[in-house]
Amino acid sequence: MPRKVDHQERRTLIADALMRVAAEHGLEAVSLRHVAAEAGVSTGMVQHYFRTKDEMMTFAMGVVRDRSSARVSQAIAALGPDPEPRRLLRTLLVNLLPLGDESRADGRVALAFLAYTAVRPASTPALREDTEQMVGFIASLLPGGDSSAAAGVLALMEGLGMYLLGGQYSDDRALSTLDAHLDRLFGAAAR
Amino acid sequence: MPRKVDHQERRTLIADALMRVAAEHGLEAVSLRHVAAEAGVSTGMVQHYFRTKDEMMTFAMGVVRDRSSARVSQAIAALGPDPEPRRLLRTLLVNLLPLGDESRADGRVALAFLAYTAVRPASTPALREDTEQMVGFIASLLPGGDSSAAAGVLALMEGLGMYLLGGQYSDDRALSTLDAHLDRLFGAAAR
DNA sequence: GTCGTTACATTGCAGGTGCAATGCTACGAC
DNA sequence: GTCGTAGCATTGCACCTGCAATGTAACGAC
Repeated sequence: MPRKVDHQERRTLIADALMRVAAEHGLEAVSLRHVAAEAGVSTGMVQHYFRTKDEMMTFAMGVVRDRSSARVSQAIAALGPDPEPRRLLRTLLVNLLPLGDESRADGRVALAFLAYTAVRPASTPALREDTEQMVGFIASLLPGGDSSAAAGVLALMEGLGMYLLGGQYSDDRALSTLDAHLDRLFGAAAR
Repeated sequence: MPRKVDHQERRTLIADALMRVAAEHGLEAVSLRHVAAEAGVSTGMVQHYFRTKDEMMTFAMGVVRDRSSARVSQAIAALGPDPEPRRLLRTLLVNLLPLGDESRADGRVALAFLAYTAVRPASTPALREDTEQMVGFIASLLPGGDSSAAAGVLALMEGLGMYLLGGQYSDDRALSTLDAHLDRLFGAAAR
């Protein structure tokens, strides 16, 4: 077996370039050549690691998803053992929101992918499952395990994300809106 | 003055074709030729009514926006004079949600446009103003005029819309989630 | 009538696209 | 050593893109 390189590493390197292009110029600017140029490699190399453009896109989507979930679980782990439910939930949500410039860029990419896959419903089942799991987990944190309320928090968070990306809400406003909602769910007592 | 045709009508005819293409194959499939073919006209005609592709896109976005706001005000007008605040608010929100197949197609287009403009922040101020006005109006309907709660309802609705488009929430679930939230805001008493 | 303007249709072009094909090079098994 | 294969680079191609240019036909003012 000749010349060995880390496949996964190369692929994520390319995916990173893709995300940079998408964040700056939108998904429609993502082409083999653009991505290759952004990554500082030849188009041939990109083709070597992804036989088709769609394969590249799919992989990049996976990277976005993994990064986000990694950020969340790291932030949650930092809370230490047995955190209060409200604190845990808030940490979860805050880390899913596109707050700050870097995170906002990620969010833009995610949004672009969402619009992209809205037409190609291939990945819908996976999305559905993810969401369902989320709802279940959130419900377990809420007083009474109210799963309808859980679906609400999640949707609220998603909407706040949209408005953050669209520039309609500021970071502060999104956070205070979120906290007001948590007050309502947990009873305004502890804040 | 020679040959008279209704400019606005032709333009919306083309915009409709564009929306059909976008709803089915995504925004990146929108090209002069595709739209022209979908509309059953020549590309020359499309060019006649829109000097540039971007002009066409912008116009189509306006159509989407106008349609949606027209649907809402019509539904509200149908409530008759002096409706109760909660009923009014619910009508407003429900008509903004992509419920049902037709409305969902519109929603997909709107989402695509959102991702499209997320990179070209030209139209951000208009969006901002729209949202702000909405928040103000909703706050005026809520007990206590709570504008933080108003921002929450709006974001919740947006998030529900996203999950409807993504296929994560069913129509029923979105509606019951919305109602549960309204219960919380108005006090669970009247439903 | 004629004439100017509008409403289109057709054609052409420079540039970009995904992708296949081919070629070269460096490494590792044997 | 040599040979096969992985890792890349280059090139070429058919297709599509937005857009400009040019043509033609219909209609109204005069």
